[in-house]
Amino acid sequence: METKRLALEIAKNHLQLRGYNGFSFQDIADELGIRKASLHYYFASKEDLGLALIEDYSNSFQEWTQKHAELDSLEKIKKFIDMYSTFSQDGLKVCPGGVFCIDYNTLPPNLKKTVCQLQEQIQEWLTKAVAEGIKSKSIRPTLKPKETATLIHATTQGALQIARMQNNPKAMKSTSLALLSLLEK
Amino acid sequence: METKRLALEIAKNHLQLRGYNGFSFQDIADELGIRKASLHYYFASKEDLGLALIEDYSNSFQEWTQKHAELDSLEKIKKFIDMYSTFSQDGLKVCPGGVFCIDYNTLPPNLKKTVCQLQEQIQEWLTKAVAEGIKSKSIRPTLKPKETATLIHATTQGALQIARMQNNPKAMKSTSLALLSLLEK
DNA sequence: GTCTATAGGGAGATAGAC
DNA sequence: GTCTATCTCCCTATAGAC
Repeated sequence: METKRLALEIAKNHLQLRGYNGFSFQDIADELGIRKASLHYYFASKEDLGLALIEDYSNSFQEWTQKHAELDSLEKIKKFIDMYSTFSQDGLKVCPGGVFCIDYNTLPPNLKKTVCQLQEQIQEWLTKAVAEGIKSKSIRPTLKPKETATLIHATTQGALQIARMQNNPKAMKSTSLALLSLLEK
Repeated sequence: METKRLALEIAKNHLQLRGYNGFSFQDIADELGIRKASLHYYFASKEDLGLALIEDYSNSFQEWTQKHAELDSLEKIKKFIDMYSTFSQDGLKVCPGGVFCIDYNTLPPNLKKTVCQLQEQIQEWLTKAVAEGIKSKSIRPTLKPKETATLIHATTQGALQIARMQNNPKAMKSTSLALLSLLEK
């Protein structure tokens, strides 16, 4: 099972660096030092690998939210930005949501559905955090919680991508914090 | 030359719907009703096609800016959002910048460079528009022009992508206008 | 300009040996 | 679990006829 974990980690790197249609079983096998046919022992198809990737991201995010459950709402959002920012700092990666979105129309139906669920999971967490923030008067009530959550989500996702093109790993964080400064009360 | 134009239009659609690594010469040829080999008469390689695409986007944007040069700065930015919003309304397309960003690390060097130039072109136009807006006191001076431009750019790009996953062509515009409401004085 | 034919490579995937 | 061998399909790209 160790090999499966390693393969998933390698696949995550490739995904966030080159897109879903930008890497192959061969790439993973090479890095892992095994033959690509052997990978089919763990993942019957590339769709299966994709599903496993999403599940992994989803579980990581779930764990992450539990770890930060006790924080003040504004701090939660700052930590969220931090998490995304680590992608950028790790070789100018982008977030999985952005990747799967671009390749979305090339994905098999099951994968599409799962990708959407991951986006919703993040969206819902952000919405709750924002609603808390409005309640505790740390976030302006100008926009509705859901609207603000979408705005944060869109900005962080876009900022990761812009940062890559600008070859500037630090840009993502400052762009996102700029938005936050406008949202803070 | 008419065939070349048609091929470019078809390629643009595929690019914004399926990503750079998500379509092939075959796809364009099928839609055009010719053989894929014939496409190489117009575009020697896929890289060449990519370069032609970027050039086309860049020229279109250049024309677009000239058409809107006389507008008030805030109106300019609203029109910019409108333009991006038409992508979303046209089959949940995303912007070329977002597409090329995800596939960025799989691109040949020349294409990479050209993609970056397109991003800079947009960025510079936005920065000027924001600077004007701050001068004429229609935009808050809280953030620097360049910072605000990047924020708008990241948000509009991300909002297009989120809108696709939410299967909601109208979401892009409302998310972007939400940001604008925070920036307005 | 567009065609047929084809080269050459890489993709995902499977069968069966070890 | 991992291997070799192989299948099928699709990709970009080229040569040369029409």
